[in-house]
Amino acid sequence: MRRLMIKPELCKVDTALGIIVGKWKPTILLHLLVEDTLRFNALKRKIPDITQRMLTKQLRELEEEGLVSRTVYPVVPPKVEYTITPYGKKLEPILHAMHEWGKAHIERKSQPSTEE
Amino acid sequence: MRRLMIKPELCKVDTALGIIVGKWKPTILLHLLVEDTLRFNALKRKIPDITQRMLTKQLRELEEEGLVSRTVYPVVPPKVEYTITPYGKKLEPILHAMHEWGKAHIERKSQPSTEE
DNA sequence: TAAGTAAGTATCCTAAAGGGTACTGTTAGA
DNA sequence: TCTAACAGTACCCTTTAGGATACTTACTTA
Repeated sequence: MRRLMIKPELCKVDTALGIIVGKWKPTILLHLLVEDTLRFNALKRKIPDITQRMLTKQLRELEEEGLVSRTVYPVVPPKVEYTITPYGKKLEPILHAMHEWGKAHIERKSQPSTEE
Repeated sequence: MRRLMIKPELCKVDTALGIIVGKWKPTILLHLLVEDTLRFNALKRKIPDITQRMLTKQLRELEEEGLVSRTVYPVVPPKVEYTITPYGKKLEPILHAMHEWGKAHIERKSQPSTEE
């Protein structure tokens, strides 16, 4: 039974998940955590399988929630930079913990003998 | 730029998300983290909006991943108990961190003056 | 003159997740 | 004799997320 938990009915895990879930959102955030600022096409090159449409959509949603900021330079051809906000950086420990858990999960599945 | 991160292309965040995402999975896990063991209908009563079909589905998926174990007692009417596994309990810190982040996110949205 | 670049939109389509409702079998209790 | 309890399944339908492809604009370089 252990250490007391949050009341499930008041829990905001779903709120957090609603914001970081999206086929490409964690990937985008991780790239921006590494590089801090990236242009649209630079991101696209780093995530080869994403389409332009999807990259735009996911970035717009991340911007909407304040995790990423978008700066347009009125030049031609266009220049648009995406930067992770200080607020977005607060997700880093969570992403890191999920990565570790996911890695352990994969290892566990590959050696089904593990009991625990 | 800060403290070095996981290489985005090797990151297992998506693996972890694939397992905890599901409309009712966090809620179910939280209830089981509080109570440790619950019968099917007890869970259903705790989550009034879920349908039987959905509860069954989500539980089966959690069982599949080893987060929850299912014990059937061959009595009538049926008795089936769902228990969180030690492995499932390892998600607690992550769920807790997401809850805290989600709560902060809601507060932040309600006071749009906050700059940071 | 033609092609390339950057950062997108517009349109249409598919797949996956989620949900409603009705049904099952066996027993205890009213 | 009828109803309720428990733990589901079967069947079908709607919503949402994700994706393929083509198009746009304005400028530069070959």
